Amino acid sequence: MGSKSGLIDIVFFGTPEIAVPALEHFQAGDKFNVQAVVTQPDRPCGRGHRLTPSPVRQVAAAHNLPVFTPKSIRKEPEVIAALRELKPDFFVTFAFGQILSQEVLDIPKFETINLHASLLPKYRGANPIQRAIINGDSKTGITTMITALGLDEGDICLCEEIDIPCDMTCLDLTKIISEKSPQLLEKTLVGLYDGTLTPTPQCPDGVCIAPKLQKCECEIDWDKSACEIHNLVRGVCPSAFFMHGGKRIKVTETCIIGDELVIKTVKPEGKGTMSYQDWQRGCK
RNA sequence: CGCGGGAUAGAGCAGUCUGGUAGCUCGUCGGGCUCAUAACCCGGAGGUCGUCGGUUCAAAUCCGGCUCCCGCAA
Repeated sequence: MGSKSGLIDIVFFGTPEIAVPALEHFQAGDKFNVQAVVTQPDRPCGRGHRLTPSPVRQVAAAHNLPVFTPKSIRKEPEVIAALRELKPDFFVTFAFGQILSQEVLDIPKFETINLHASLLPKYRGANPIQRAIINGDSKTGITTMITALGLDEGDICLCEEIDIPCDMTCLDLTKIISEKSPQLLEKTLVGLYDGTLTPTPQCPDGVCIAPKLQKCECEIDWDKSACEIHNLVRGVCPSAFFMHGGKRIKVTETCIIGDELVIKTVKPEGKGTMSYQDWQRGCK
């Protein structure tokens, strides 16, 4: 049982912006007690390489939550011991960015739960959101699972479908997933806690991997179809691009009119976003 | 002090190296042509050249300080 009357004790593992609403939800509600937060160490970041705490760490700090920032959680016995000492009910991981060891997975009284941004077993791996859009899918979703050692292979708890309109960008989709994640996580934890939810193994059919996006994949191949290019432009974060005069020109917005690809806005290296017509005007 | 690009009319740019009348493509306004037009022709308005200082007879241009915007990388 939780240390405070009836609360579910959790430790939250997460790093980027997408995980922030989930942490804030757990922190703000009256069902959970966030005992600690585990996130990636501060990194040199942005122009000037200032050492910057992760978004999750900033939120944790704002709420005065205990924070651990192991370089590699598997290799830091002190952190593992400290987490064990908390006697948590659950670990919750969402875009943490490190692989946990079995030793860590076994710490909570109940389970270690992970939220993955796809409908598993589709798009296991690093970039499920972007892959779904790049591939032109009209539907994706989020899935909670029992975290296992294999890459996103754990038993499924709950999932929720999300439609992808043909003009949705990966930023839009990321935001939606970010906003939907707290509820699904809460339902999952409460269900497991009550014993009303039974995880089911993933169906071996339909497994596919969403590998990390390589830089070269973000360069636009004009030989591809209008649709493929449009999907790339909206699916890649930060941006698909092409080279022109030795400079990188990001394509920030396109649409499809008829069968034609229409480039609406671009962002040349060193400049701000501008309409495609404006860019061409300055090019001549 | 991680590397780099940029600031000139409402927009996008050239001009800066080599100091000497503020230029281009658009937009806008007026006029013309046309059945008509986002097309074409003529004309107009709109700039303290990011900011502060220095050099000079003379600075968008050369030198120095500052502010703001952005790309890479992580």
